Amino acid sequence: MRKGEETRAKILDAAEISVLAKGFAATSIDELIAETGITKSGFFYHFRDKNELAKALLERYVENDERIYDEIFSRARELADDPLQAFLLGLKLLSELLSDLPNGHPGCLVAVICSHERAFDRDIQEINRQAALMWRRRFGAMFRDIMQVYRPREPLDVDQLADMVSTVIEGGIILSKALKEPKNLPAQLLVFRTFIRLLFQPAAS
Amino acid sequence: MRKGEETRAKILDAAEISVLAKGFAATSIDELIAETGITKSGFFYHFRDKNELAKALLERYVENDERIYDEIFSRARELADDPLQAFLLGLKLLSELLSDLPNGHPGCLVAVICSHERAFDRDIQEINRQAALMWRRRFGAMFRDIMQVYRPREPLDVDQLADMVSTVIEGGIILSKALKEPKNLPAQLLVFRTFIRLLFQPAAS
DNA sequence: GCGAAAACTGTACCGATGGTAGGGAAACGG
DNA sequence: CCGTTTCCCTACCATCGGTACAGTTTTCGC
Repeated sequence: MRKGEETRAKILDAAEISVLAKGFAATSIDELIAETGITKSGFFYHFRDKNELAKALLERYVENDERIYDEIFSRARELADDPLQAFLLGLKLLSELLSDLPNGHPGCLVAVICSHERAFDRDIQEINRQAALMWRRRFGAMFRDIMQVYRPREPLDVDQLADMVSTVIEGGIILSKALKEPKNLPAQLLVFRTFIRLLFQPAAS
Repeated sequence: MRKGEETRAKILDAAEISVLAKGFAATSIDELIAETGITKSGFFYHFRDKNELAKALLERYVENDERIYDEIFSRARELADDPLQAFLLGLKLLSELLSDLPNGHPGCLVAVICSHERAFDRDIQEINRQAALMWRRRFGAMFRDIMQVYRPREPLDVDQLADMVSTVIEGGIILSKALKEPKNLPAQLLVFRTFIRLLFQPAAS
């Protein structure tokens, strides 16, 4: 019903913040129920165990992630006719969005799960894998569109190029955190943007 | 003395494997002492608490990491006179090294710490930050050498370019794990290598 | 407004885990 | 052979994930 989903969402909200800050294992159920204002029984009414919490958390995170990418790149597609220009614009919009986060990117749940790998069951690892594959498909489609118009100066595998987008984002998040320089992630995205521009730049005449 | 360091190293060995596989919190002291063949008291003789284990673990990891980079890129420097060719060769050697790991890269401790951020004290976060800064200095110096000989086709900040190496490696590790495609990381490194080659390619005449 | 289902609360308990305390005992080094 | 290092043993504590289950309040459809 309505109320139940609301409580569930509040638990997930609290969990997401804590998990991204401290990791999954360090996020205690006691802490979550204190934050949400329910009891332990209430928690276990919504989630059979912590693993199910992780699953719900990851599913919600991935969906939200996809929504953000949808918005940004469809907006970019509206503003630019050319597929290359649209992609470059999308990267810039994404970079600006990340730059506007006051404390930097809070962290990616997919990466957190990867760092915990063997602590989670197959279900969760499969969700993670599917998320990465969706990114590959999304950006792969964009690069294919681009390649219908532009010839890359160097032959590159489309999937690997698509994966590079995720690689830069995930790596950028980590480096930003390690360095405590929130602007690092948006900056890295713009460096990558330059690479893409270079790759599809028509050979100087 | 000798014996003590040996035991300490055995603990760290077991801890590193487990932490990279399951995360830090999921790595129990009981498990480590079982693996090492000592008792709980023995463990706490070597490490005051788990946080000190993490610190020692990270310090050792970072040192080892630096050693590997030293070896690879000094070898590359021996084989190629030109700084750009040396760097490109180094990336290739690194890619091959990573490709030869049967189960893929086991994971980067720096990234694990980042995913656990607030669970660790300032000391550890500072070691992490210094590690990332050392990478920046290392690769930054290489790019500076390159730029004494080659002009980049696009103006790029040297530090950001240097950070991109770490970004691709860290991001590649995560993506490889998420996708369960160990070859992804070496492949991403080679894509990055192509970008660098493009960046410093003399303009077509 | 009523009944049933949904959404909780309360209490009591269990095993594993991180950590503490302190009294030893081998092993090793000088 | 003496002292330091390097451990072992026992006992104990708080926290945490999780179970069990009975009871209570809220909410919703009708």
